[in-house]
Amino acid sequence: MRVSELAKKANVTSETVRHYTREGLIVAKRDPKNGYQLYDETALQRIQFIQQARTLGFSLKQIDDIFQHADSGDSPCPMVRELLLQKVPETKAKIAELQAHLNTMEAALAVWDQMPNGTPDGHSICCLIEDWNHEDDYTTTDTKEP
Amino acid sequence: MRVSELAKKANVTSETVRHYTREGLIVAKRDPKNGYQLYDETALQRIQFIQQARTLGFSLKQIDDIFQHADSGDSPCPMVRELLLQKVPETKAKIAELQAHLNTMEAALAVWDQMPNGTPDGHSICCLIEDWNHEDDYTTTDTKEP
DNA sequence: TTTGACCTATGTGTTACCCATAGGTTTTAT
DNA sequence: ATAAAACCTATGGGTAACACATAGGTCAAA
Repeated sequence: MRVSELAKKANVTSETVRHYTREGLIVAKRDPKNGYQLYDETALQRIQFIQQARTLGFSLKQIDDIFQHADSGDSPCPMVRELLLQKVPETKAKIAELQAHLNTMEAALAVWDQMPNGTPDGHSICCLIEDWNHEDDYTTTDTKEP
Repeated sequence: MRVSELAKKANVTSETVRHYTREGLIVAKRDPKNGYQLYDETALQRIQFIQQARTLGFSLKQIDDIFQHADSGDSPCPMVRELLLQKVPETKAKIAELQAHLNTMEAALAVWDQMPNGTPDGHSICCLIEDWNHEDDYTTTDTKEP
């Protein structure tokens, strides 16, 4: 099949298919008549794999490494396992971070609703952010020199 | 103060300070003697604001917009409020997505541990990913033509 | 005075694509 | 049969938020 057919089947854009091809993540034969790229089912499977791995947070580079292993006959499983073991705490950390930000934002919006009138008095930058700065938990202890 | 002093106080790299300066997010005077960039406390406050806003998921462009509002005397608060109202559902969606991936990964690792011997038999690409493909919840309904 | 630490501007690399251009090909409609 | 629509090619540039390298000017201390 050609680019756009593969793209449709894999639910990605043709440009993405070409990108993966350029990067060597999928391979194509050439139609000798016109030079068009020709893909088989393997390419489709690989793209689906890539999409799965991408949503799990793997980079194209890492995915390529996995393919290299697989193509050279090694089982990529131990490698994927290691990558997953890395990724799990990273993901947990990201979730915690996002959740914290979400809390902050919702708190900010709540505070806003409680304000006497919609617009607070003239702050230098912005009321909310200034408040956030007060609950500053960064390592700014070395901020002032004696 | 100069670049590196500001960077240290704001807990960012000098390169980041220069980047923000180039982008106009913070302003600097020039030391007429040597052309060095000279910053004041406002720049520090702005960088701290930027860091806060960045962790909340705002882009530099949006942050710049906020500054533009503030600098032109308008209260940026209503704007920030709108941005927050946008950002909250986005953040929730991201959290849900990450959580789903986390579940998948942990499930995969659990399955792995239960496997008879560490290395599964020769799959075409990878045992785990193949399993994930089975529980395929993507819109691949149009994948096969009749 | 020379080393080391700092500063400058400019340009390139990163990630995973998207978009534009210019031009060849294939399919479809008239 | 032919022309228009739809598809393909390669190339090059753009995105976000910096990091890093280069080449060279400046300044503090030894």
